[in-house]
Amino acid sequence: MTTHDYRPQHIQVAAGLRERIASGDLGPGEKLPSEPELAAAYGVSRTTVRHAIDVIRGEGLIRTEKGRGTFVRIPRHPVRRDHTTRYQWEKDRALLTPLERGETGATEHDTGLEMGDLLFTAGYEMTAAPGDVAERFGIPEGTPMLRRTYATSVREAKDVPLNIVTSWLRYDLVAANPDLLDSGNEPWPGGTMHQLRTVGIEIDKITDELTGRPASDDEKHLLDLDDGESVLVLRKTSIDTAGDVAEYSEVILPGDRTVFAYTTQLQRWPA
Amino acid sequence: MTTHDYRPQHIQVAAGLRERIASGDLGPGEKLPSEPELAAAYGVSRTTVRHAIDVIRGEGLIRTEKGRGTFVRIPRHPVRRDHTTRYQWEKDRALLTPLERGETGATEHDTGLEMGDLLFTAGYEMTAAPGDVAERFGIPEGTPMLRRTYATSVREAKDVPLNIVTSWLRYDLVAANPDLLDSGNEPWPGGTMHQLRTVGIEIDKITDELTGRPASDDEKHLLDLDDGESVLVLRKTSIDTAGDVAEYSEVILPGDRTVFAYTTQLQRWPA
DNA sequence: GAGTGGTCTAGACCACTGT
DNA sequence: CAGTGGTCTAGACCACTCC
Repeated sequence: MTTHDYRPQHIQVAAGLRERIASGDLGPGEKLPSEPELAAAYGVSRTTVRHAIDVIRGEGLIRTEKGRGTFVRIPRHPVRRDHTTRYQWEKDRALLTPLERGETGATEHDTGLEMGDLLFTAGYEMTAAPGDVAERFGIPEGTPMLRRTYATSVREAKDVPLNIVTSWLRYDLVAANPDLLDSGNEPWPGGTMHQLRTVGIEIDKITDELTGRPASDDEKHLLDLDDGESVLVLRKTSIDTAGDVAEYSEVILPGDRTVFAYTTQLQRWPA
Repeated sequence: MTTHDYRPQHIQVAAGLRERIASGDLGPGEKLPSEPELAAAYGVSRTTVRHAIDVIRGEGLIRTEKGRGTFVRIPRHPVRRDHTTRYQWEKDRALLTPLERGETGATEHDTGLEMGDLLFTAGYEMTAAPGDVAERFGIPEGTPMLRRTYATSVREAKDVPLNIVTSWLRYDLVAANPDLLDSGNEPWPGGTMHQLRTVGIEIDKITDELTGRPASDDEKHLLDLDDGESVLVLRKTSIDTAGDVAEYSEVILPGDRTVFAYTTQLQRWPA
């Protein structure tokens, strides 16, 4: 006589499928049996099978494609962003001549991809600072700001860390250089630090704040995320040499394709 | 004549509910109409309403409680972990006498909570290094390791960042101090850096690697996460003054209650 | 055209919560 | 006890993919 399994049937089916995937019985990229087949095999209704599939899809183990089937997801190898060295690299680069900078951009610094593989979309806008942004800058709500939004997308190389960026700058600062308001100049050649230099601003330190949450519908679409994936949210605050906030930006990145790295150097104990 | 909405009905219902929440019509903590009521109101079946509810629960907007109802989720205010200063603080603390350290622990450093509010569970184990861990230490697979696992849990204060930690140390190093193998000593008083000091190890630098992914079933249970929430995964590698990896640990934290902060100090441009 | 996953219905029973 | 969300069924039609 067997002991009964009192868990709901769709949980049991999910556990069964999870086990088959973990054991390698169903390898990466492999197709699962169809829903009617699974229903027959487990002796449950198709609805129950679909609930089971919902569960393990929520864990990021499988991917469903309408009209084709359900497949074991192939893990994407994450791209490492070492921000301990990246920001200094960006700052050093801002001093070079356009010729010296050559074709090397920050995205290549992370990914090793060519500019041609990527598709940038960007937009400029003058708006009033909303509450949370104003708070970070330490300025009154409604202060005129330049808001830049840009996204990196690509349909081919699937391991690329697509991203969505919203960057805020004080309008009165950038207005000193008309070039910065020319939306024909996107993305800013030489990077933001280079462009800020043209209006006499030098970045002294940068604070990254990182958190995670489930992807919204829009983000799933833009970042090519499956159901039940997470995004990392990077809030980056750049402080200039006068101690003021020069730029604030929010970057949305796919959780499964991004690893942030930070190294902390500690002081030695006295001998 | 109205234009038709060709989206699936459960998506339309989800959009309707999302809008009511965003507009404040349904405020935080408030109870949604019951499923049969919603079905009647939108003119769809209860199944369709449940699919709609699944969608917005996956976005972290609502929470369902069996027998009670469906409620708008109250946002938890995240706890900030500033690792730029935290690690130096831990290292400085390792030099103090037990008296000087007093009752202040690292968790309080983050949360401001009393030790009494929290429940620690811990375990020691001697195991062989698996492949990925061996690689980080630069040692052969199968090398004897001390693996410590500990979890922080709490049922009351819901804003506490619960966590699950797996820490790896080379067995031959900690074996020099029998105290470190006494599982009665949990958690290690004075912190890991203090205990490593007793075997002559000083940490020189620490690298954090951060990524995000959806929570597994176990993690949902242990970290008190709702359906469709993400976790942050922190992989922390501590390098000693000889340049060797002294400790490697993996920390799982709830994405919605945790913000990591890192500040990068940049070098000044030449005048 | 056959097979797939996506959507949807109408109904049923259950365990849990509150009164 | 009545009301709630959780589970489950049997069946239907659809849009999509592939041959």
